[in-house]
Amino acid sequence: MVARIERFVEPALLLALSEGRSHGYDLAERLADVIGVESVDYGNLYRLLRSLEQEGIVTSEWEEQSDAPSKRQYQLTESGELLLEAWADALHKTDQRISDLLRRYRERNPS
Amino acid sequence: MVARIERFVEPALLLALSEGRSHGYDLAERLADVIGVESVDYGNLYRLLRSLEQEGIVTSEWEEQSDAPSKRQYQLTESGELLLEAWADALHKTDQRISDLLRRYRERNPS
DNA sequence: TAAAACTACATGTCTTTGACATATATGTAT
DNA sequence: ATACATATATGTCAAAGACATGTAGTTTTA
Repeated sequence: MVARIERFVEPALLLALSEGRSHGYDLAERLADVIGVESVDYGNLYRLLRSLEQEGIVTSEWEEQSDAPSKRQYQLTESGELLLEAWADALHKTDQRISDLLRRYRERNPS
Repeated sequence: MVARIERFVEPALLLALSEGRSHGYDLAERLADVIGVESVDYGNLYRLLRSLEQEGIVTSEWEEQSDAPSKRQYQLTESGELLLEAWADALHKTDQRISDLLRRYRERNPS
């Protein structure tokens, strides 16, 4: 059994980043909060950040720490802000489609 | 650019089937209507139906036509009805998460 | 009547997404 | 010494979907 819908990670990450630049390990927490889950997969998160960077959605720069591992700070670009807007539209439509589907489910006459 | 959320096909197909037994080619239309798209991919639909059958979610039987290609009629099982219920719960939660995310998006203070 | 379109089912292949495991390095707590 | 926390990263696998193609019969149309 599955019954889950994913593909929230990208828009949720963009939203998390739009609330302020940050690094991967910290973003994982914000992201989990935005999505409403306990935790997210670090491996996939870092890979997503790299691919977003290749597409110009985010930029990054290393920040040396004197007493801790270096952090790679990510920043949403202008293009990333636009993508987030596009995602908001898409999510709004998705929201309506899910509502429609659920309405149809409740009102159906099971055979 | 992408900005889309998928993974609706399975619950939508279960819903379409719960409205009455049917065959693949016809289900494609109902499905498109449920999801709110123009059309769905037949290849993936038939594959999904076969895998659902292997899991006991649907059953099928061939129906000979005298004047047309044979149709394979699919029928939701009891187990399929339960899965659809589980999907409805999951979709309801997803719906709320999307609403929460969109609210957070609108209320955010972009950096 | 030949070509095109429709009905109906199906496979092949590729990319993306996510799940899960593992690696590396530093610092702190027990 | 061991475990835990911070921080970034790669490897591998399965599932979902996009797109192309194949087969076969029926109906429409130019």
